[in-house]
Amino acid sequence: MLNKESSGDCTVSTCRAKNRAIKDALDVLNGSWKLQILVSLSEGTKRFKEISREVEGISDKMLSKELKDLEMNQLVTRTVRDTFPPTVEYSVTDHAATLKEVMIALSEWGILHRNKIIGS
Amino acid sequence: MLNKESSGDCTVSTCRAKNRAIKDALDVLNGSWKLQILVSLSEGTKRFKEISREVEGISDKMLSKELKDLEMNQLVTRTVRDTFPPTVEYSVTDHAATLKEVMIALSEWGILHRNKIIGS
DNA sequence: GTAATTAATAACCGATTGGTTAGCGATAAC
DNA sequence: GTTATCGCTAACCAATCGGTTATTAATTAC
Repeated sequence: MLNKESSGDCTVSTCRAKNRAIKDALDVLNGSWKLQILVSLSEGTKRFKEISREVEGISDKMLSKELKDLEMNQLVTRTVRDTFPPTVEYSVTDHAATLKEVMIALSEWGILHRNKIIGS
Repeated sequence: MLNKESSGDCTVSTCRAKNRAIKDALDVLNGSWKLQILVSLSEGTKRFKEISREVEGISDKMLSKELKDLEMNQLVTRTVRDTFPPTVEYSVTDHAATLKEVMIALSEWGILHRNKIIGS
C-alpha cells in the first residue's frame, strides 16, 4: 500500500473496480427519470396517471418507456386490472428497496450542490 | 401523518422534495462518464491521457467535453503547463469530495445489482 | 350527441450522446 | 526523413433522448 490512499481512499485497483460497479449501476438508472419514478413509487402502489402527475415534466411516452425498462430490471412490477378505462398499477419490488441509500445520497448531494452552485 | 410512511418512509411532500433534489444532482452528473472520471481523479491529480486510459471506453472527444462540464460545475480544476507536448493536469475540488457518499452508494448497488440480475 | 377519461402506441421532429477519422504544434527517437 | 508523442478540435455519422400530436377502447357525465 502506498500513500495514495490519503488523497482519497481510492487505490488504482479499487478505482477500476469502483468504476466498473458504477457503470453497471448507471446503465440501469440512466436518464433523469428512473430514480424519480422509483422515489414516487416508494410512497406506495400507483397508477400510470398518478405517476405522470407526480414526476413533473415527464411525458406519457417517456414514462411508458422508463416503466418498461424498470420492469425489465426487476425494479418495478406491473399489474393490469380488467376495467373499462384501463387500470394499470405499478409497485416497487424488494430489489428496488436496495436503492434507498443511493436515493438518499443523491438527494442530499442535490441539495448541497444547489446551495453551492445553482443558488449561488 | 398517515400510515403511508410505513410503506417506504416517503410522504407525498417529502417525495416531491426528494425528486427535485435528485433531479438537481442528475442534471450535473448525467451520462455514464462523469462519475467514473471523478472516481479516477479521486485517486490524485492526473493528465488527460492518464484519465482516458483509466476510464475504459471513453473517447478523447467525450473526455474533453465531460471535463469541461465538470470544470463548469466546480468539481474539477484544470492546470495547463507550458511544455512542448502539452501537459494538462486535472484534479478534483473540495466540492467533488462531497460526492463520496454518492459514489459509494452507487458502486455498492452496482455490485448488488450485477449479482442479482446481470450475473443471473 | 359530445366530451372526458386511461394507458398506452405511432409518427414525426429536434437535441443530445457518443464514436471515428483526421488534423495541429514542437520535439524526441529510430 | 519518418514516426510517435499530447491535448485537444472539427467534420461527419448513427443511435438515443425526449417532446408533441393523434389515435385507440368502453363508459360515464353533460
